[in-house]
Amino acid sequence: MKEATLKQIAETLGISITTVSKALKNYPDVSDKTRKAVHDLAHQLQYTPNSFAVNLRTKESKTIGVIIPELVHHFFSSVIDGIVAEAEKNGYLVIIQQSSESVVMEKSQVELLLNKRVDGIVMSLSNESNDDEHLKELLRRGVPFVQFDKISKLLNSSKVIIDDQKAALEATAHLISKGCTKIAHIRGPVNPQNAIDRFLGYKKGLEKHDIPFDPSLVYTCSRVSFEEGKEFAAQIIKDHPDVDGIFCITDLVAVGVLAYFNENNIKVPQQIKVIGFSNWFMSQVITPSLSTVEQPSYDMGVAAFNLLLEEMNARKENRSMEPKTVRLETQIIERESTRA
Amino acid sequence: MKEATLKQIAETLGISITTVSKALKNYPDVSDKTRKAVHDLAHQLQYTPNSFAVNLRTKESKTIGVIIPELVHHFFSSVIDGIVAEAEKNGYLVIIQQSSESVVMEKSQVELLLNKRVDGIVMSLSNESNDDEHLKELLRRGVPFVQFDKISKLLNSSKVIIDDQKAALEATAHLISKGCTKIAHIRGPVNPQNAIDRFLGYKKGLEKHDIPFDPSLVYTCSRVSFEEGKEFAAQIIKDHPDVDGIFCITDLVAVGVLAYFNENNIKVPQQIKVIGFSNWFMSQVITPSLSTVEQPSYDMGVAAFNLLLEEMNARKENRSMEPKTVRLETQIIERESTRA
DNA sequence: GGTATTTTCGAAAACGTTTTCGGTGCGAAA
DNA sequence: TTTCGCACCGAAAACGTTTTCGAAAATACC
Repeated sequence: MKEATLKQIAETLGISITTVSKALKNYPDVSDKTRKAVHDLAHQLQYTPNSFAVNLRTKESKTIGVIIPELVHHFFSSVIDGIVAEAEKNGYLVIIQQSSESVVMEKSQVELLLNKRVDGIVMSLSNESNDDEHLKELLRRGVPFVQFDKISKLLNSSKVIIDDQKAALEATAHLISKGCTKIAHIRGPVNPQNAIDRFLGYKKGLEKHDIPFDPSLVYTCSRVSFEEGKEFAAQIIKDHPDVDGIFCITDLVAVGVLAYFNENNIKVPQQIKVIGFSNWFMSQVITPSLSTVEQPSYDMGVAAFNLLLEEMNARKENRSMEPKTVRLETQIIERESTRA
Repeated sequence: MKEATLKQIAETLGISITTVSKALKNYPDVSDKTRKAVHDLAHQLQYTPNSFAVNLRTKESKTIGVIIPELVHHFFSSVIDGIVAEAEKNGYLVIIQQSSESVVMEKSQVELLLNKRVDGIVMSLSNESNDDEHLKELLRRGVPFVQFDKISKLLNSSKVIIDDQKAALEATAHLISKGCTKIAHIRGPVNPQNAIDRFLGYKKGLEKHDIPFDPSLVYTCSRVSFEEGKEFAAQIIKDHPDVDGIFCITDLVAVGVLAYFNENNIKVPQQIKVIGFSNWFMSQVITPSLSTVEQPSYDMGVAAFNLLLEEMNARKENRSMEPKTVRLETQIIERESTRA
């Protein structure tokens, strides 16, 4: 009871392998009669083409690779959700790899995927990434490649991103519109591009509404954790008791801030308003519920795959393609933590 | 600038393809001199075997498939984390598929993975699954296959599970040990095995401590959502104002319960204690923090892969293997919501 | 009936590897 | 000198498909 092959079908039907292959792919140069006979038998034998052979012959694997820092992260798992769904629609399979925020890993993953001859790669950089030799190598080899979220600006590849600066500006403006006049910012680590951009957006937001920028109101995360949120909340209250708004790099940190305020009986939003970033699920569930910036993670996955598909098609037809950048819209979500 | 092949190496070295292949795999019947020459040149040309050809020849893909109901779920993404990590150690790649809780999807995913000739499949059933024809087909074909979490008991495959009954019993006993005497249970849907088992554990827990079981204290979820938690919390207070403990099918529901109590000024844990299941991240972050049952999700992934590996090896050597069941330990995590 | 055209088919090469089996050449044993 | 064993190498088949190109058969046209 082995897998059916073209050869088997050909032999039992007394025709050549060539004809069977053509019949199955509905080539014009095969008569309706034989085409039907082949289809029927193939169906009966549950014939499915051996993908190894197809791959070897066509040099396509119909498989793409995805490398992300951490799978267990609402944002990333929902991006992958989008990628997998869109890939499936187009007959592609998705191989997942985790860099665990390490560049060394990242490199070996890329190697592995190339050995597997995936048709393309989509990837979000690890925090550690500064060396991008392995990525340049991808471009040099002409491997279809798109970056999303944590990207390297210098790399001339297709990208899917949000406008972090604009989103941060809007978040800051939102706090101001709710009456805040002294706003602190808990920012992300120094290296990643999106931490930088969100900080700049915060600064611009203040300036736009004629609030002077005060560097002492900016606190820098290293681990971007719940605990850091709590620590910085305490610090902020100690340093600047009159702060009435906080913009946090991400919801996780904001939730830490809220936890500290809850424990110390500081009223949110009455005394101080808080806004996060990314719209994690828990933000709508916590008390008070957390205002935040919605990042269209699923759509980012969809967009990333489609961009990759364009590149893969271009490569198949030996066209070169100018890398594109897709920038998706974000949206302020108002909840209790910033009610006026 | 194409990929290097055995043929190229053979030609530039003036030897046969066979010898090159053997040299690279360190066969004994090739002299040290040629072996070294081949290795050097291969390294220099960055030779990597074409996996399509290898697969075709060896009939192995060194790739496994994973089918889960939802990727965007802390439990599942961390199981996958475990699978991917363990697979990588053993040189396997992982293809992820989502059934989105639909049996039809589930079937087509299985098809797809079989067409791709994955070496094995690990899978958690969708809630909808009652028809397991497609799974039996897997066993019939001898495809290495392991189930985890939501399993079909009737199917004679390897499995990785927790002891839901025991865990639920312990959770109930925990509430009792904290002084609860009237304990409600918000249970999962009627079909899935783990919902049934947790309900039975709850019942046994009561009986063990001589608390009579009262069916009117059991509430049945359909969507297992945050909102349902809130609704049932209200209902419970209305039906039984003297309830002093609630055991919830999962943390998400428990968090809904806590939210309702927070909004209505019902003190947890003073007036009523709450325990969840699964130890989602948000449980430690919410106020009051939620006691729960830790499910070793990452380890389940590791165990699932290792079981699969055993089956794959058995198949390679044409041994048949008796399916095994791995049962992992759970652990009560005490937090504020059940403090005495 | 002969020629031109269309329809239908198949031989064969190619993709890159792995492995079996046999063949050299050479030194040692008889 | 012959024979045997050993170390080293290579020819060739096989995995299952796709596609090119030419051939044969059937049909059309004059």
